[in-house]
Amino acid sequence: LPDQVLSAQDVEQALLAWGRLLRAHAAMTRTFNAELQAAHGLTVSDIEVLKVLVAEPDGIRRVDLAARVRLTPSGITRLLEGLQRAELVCKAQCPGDARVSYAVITDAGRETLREAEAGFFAALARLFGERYAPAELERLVELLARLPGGGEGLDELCHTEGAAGDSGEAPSGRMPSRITPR
Amino acid sequence: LPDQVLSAQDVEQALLAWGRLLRAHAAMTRTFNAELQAAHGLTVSDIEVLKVLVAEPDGIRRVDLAARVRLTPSGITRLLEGLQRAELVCKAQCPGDARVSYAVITDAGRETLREAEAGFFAALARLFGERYAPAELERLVELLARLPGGGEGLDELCHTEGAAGDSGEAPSGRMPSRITPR
DNA sequence: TAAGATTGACCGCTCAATCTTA
DNA sequence: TAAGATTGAGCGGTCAATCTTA
Repeated sequence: LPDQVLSAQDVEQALLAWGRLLRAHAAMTRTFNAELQAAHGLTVSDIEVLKVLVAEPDGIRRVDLAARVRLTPSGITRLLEGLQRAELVCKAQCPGDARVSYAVITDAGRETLREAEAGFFAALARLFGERYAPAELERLVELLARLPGGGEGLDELCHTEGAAGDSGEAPSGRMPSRITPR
Repeated sequence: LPDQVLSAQDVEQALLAWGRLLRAHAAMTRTFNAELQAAHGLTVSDIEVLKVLVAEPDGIRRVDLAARVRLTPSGITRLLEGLQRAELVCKAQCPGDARVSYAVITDAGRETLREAEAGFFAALARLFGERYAPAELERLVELLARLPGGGEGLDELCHTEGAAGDSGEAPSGRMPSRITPR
């Protein structure tokens, strides 16, 4: 019994959850990015990265950092470019392996993060606090943790076309009908 | 609920929820975008837009469409450019007001959406179905609905500058002007 | 004056290709 | 060969400015 039957209600609920996740993310990231940018010249992703870096005082390999915040290696390079230009982060080499380089937060980075966190974390706590009782928030955290992206690595990103009987896709030979070069 | 004192635990839990939301969004959109792009030349946002358009057979004002999917007006223009080039969507003018133009899904758009939905919705239902019992999923939907982005308009996006921003939304019953306001 | 739509400049991020070192 | 990091090209999206019409 490889695949299960998907009832219309299953699809309906999944679709609802997905839509709400998308819209919540869009609304919240836009708001917070605007606030953070205006107040400290940072983005939401910058904060996420700096948060990882303060917890790793000896630095962290860029590829591992990428996995933690769900960016690609090139995405991390680009993001760190900005933080390095702002002197919030610096590079360090690995003595034993010249291929790897570490990202290390600077004192200025720690200070800037501390300042930015004050307002940002308060806004976040207020936003959630206004909407959820403590037990509800705990429940939300637990439920969200089951979604992809919850682990440490990014293995789960490599997602194979699973279940048999997947409609819309002939298994052999059929080239994906690419609609337009966008 | 006026303002309350923010305990360290409040902040902690809010931060956890925020982080999980960010990572779940990053992981899932990347996966689904890759699948949709390969199979049908579409993106997650394209699907969201087409879904709105099939439910509005007479078309919808671009500004209202933007609010629905949480994009800015220019974002909608850009996204529709692609869909129009692929002939999945076409433009229509409002007879009573030459400023507004409507986005209308084409037959090809309906067909492509139908094809793409088959696999995409199944993948979505499978993803959620593997992780949640029906009651849990229902709970997740309800909890997510309380976050910003849950309403119909984008009033909550317009966010005034200043330290203590009010993130309270007023979903309110502002009727989106349907066709021919006259 | 204001509302709707678009454009130009730019940012964040991805993929594919490349370079370097193991 | 493979792993880590970067680069070039390009997409998806934002903001600010502009154009047109009410």
